[in-house]
Amino acid sequence: MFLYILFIILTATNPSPQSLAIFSPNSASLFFSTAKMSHFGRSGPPDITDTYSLLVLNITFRTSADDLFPLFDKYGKVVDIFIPKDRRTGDSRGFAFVRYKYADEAQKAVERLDGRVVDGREITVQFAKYGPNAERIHKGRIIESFPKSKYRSRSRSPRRRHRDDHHKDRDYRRRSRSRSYDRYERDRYRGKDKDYGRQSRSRSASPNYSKGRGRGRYDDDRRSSSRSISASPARRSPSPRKSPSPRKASSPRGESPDRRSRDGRSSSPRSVSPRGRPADSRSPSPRNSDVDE
DNA sequence: GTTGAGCGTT
Repeated sequence: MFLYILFIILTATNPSPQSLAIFSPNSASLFFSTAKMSHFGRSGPPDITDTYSLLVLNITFRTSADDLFPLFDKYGKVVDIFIPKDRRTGDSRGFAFVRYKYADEAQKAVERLDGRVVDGREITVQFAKYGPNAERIHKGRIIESFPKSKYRSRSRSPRRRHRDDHHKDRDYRRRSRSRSYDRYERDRYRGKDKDYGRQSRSRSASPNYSKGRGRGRYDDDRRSSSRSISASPARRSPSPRKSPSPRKASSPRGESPDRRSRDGRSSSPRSVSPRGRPADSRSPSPRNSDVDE
């Protein structure tokens, strides 16, 4: 018995490669994991030193790194392939990063694969302009790897400066992101609360709103949420009066669960009645009308 | 099941 325990301890303390291999028949994933290939396992960014990153745009949302690996590997030594995925949905965002070991190979890949049709869509291959930490990189090469503490302040300054410098790009980027997220969220909303989402969407009587949304996603969401919650009951009160049967028989009681569902995911139920007048939310609409108009 | 400007992960 003791011998058995001792054996277990010894085995645990001295794991041999063979045992590892035995325990993990899938050596491919193990190798990739050991090689810190962020393209399969989530080992994070491997060694980004002396690597040339290529940005692959316009790829299909279904194209995975496995599909790109052979294509890019043909033109050089691919160190890593990474496809950013959506935080919530986990779907591809439509672009990938391919890191080569040598610049000439990367250049050749850019020349050869740029404009190539992959999965029925013309991809765009070009050198990455920003590093993993939004740092400026030259020809896809990371100029400064993560420096030490003393160079740290220096690295941060230019990074933020760059981001702020590209205010237009930043806005575009944020807008793009927000649009993507909004798109997904919208789909989600529509998928879950079909009628509700449509109705909420139908209140698009504020075209300027879509314009002014470029400021920020969070603010927009927050405003939208709070506004929806405080506006929904107030708005929907007069709505039925004007149009007695807009949603026909969607589900009279369905609005309760829907609303609660939204509250549960967006804000607390107390937000619904900040003034403490949830039932008689008909009169309190000075802010609402102000917002709408 | 859909969409399409852009720059990244434990």
